[in-house]
Amino acid sequence: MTGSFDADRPIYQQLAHRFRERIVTGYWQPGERMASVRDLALEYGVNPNTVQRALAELEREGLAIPERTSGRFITEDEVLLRSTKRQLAVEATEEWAKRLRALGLNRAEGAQLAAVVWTDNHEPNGHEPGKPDKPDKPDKGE
Amino acid sequence: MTGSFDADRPIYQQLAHRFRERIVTGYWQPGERMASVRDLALEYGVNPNTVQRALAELEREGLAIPERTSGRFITEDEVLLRSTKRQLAVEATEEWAKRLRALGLNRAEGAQLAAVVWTDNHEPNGHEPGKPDKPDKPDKGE
DNA sequence: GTTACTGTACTAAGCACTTAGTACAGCGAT
DNA sequence: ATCGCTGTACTAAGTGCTTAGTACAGTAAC
Repeated sequence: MTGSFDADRPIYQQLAHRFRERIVTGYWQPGERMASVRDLALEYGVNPNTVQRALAELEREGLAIPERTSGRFITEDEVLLRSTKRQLAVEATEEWAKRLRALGLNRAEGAQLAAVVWTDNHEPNGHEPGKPDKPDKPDKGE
Repeated sequence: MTGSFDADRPIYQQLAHRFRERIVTGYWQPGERMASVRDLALEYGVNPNTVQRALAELEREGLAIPERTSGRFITEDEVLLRSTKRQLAVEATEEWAKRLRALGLNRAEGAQLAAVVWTDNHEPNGHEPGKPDKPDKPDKGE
């Protein structure tokens, strides 16, 4: 079981989000073959149906390509990978700004909070005890 | 109907979040009487039961105080109001930082994104056409 | 061919969220 | 007392998410 899930949102959406992160960060390399639906279900402690539902989203986005009988593969479209990564970062930042504006905070106050949070919680990496280190490829973010 | 809701998360939680924002920003003033469960349900286009479930959360947090037969009132505990507001802002920022770190971005890249988002989407206020302007009281955020 | 894997597609059950509807007790104004 | 409001508490139905279980077609290794 890799991590756990919020009870608030559908698991298949949280799964899709984690898969997206693994793909755009290069944790799963372009062209690489993904683990099977059944193996991923075991790894994450959920039902294979739930994994399949999550993967259906990634296929609609073109990040994963199903091969019907031989497995599922990560896209090699580097442009798509970069733009998806950028979009995820922008969305996260827009939501954050929206929430802070709803609280009546301005840009300067947001920046100050960001500085505090980014220095305090500094857990450099969240490695699973039993999992080997993957290439990761820093990618120098945009 | 004031705004709409994500299909992803329970409505009662989204409602509770909006109510919290209205309280800590002073849009609903301390000591003020809230609209009734039935009126809020009409205003937001949901079932009274859903509103009550949202309000139950605010009561557990001490932000709203039910008076059994005469209505529900906003707390006058200014310390609680300020600490709640601070906490909401910190939580939003921590989630944002967590998502960006998962994408492999560092603090500087996050700050750059923040600057972009905060200058582009500048919709100063989201007023409802039929609703009057409320005091709002800038509050100078912490 | 046989075996073992792959993606894909169903069913039935359990659970949480939402809704409509109903009901009761207490307060205030008439 | 009566009327109209308040918070509160329940039921029953519908819907969506999750799960276990089963099944089928295609590929690869043997």
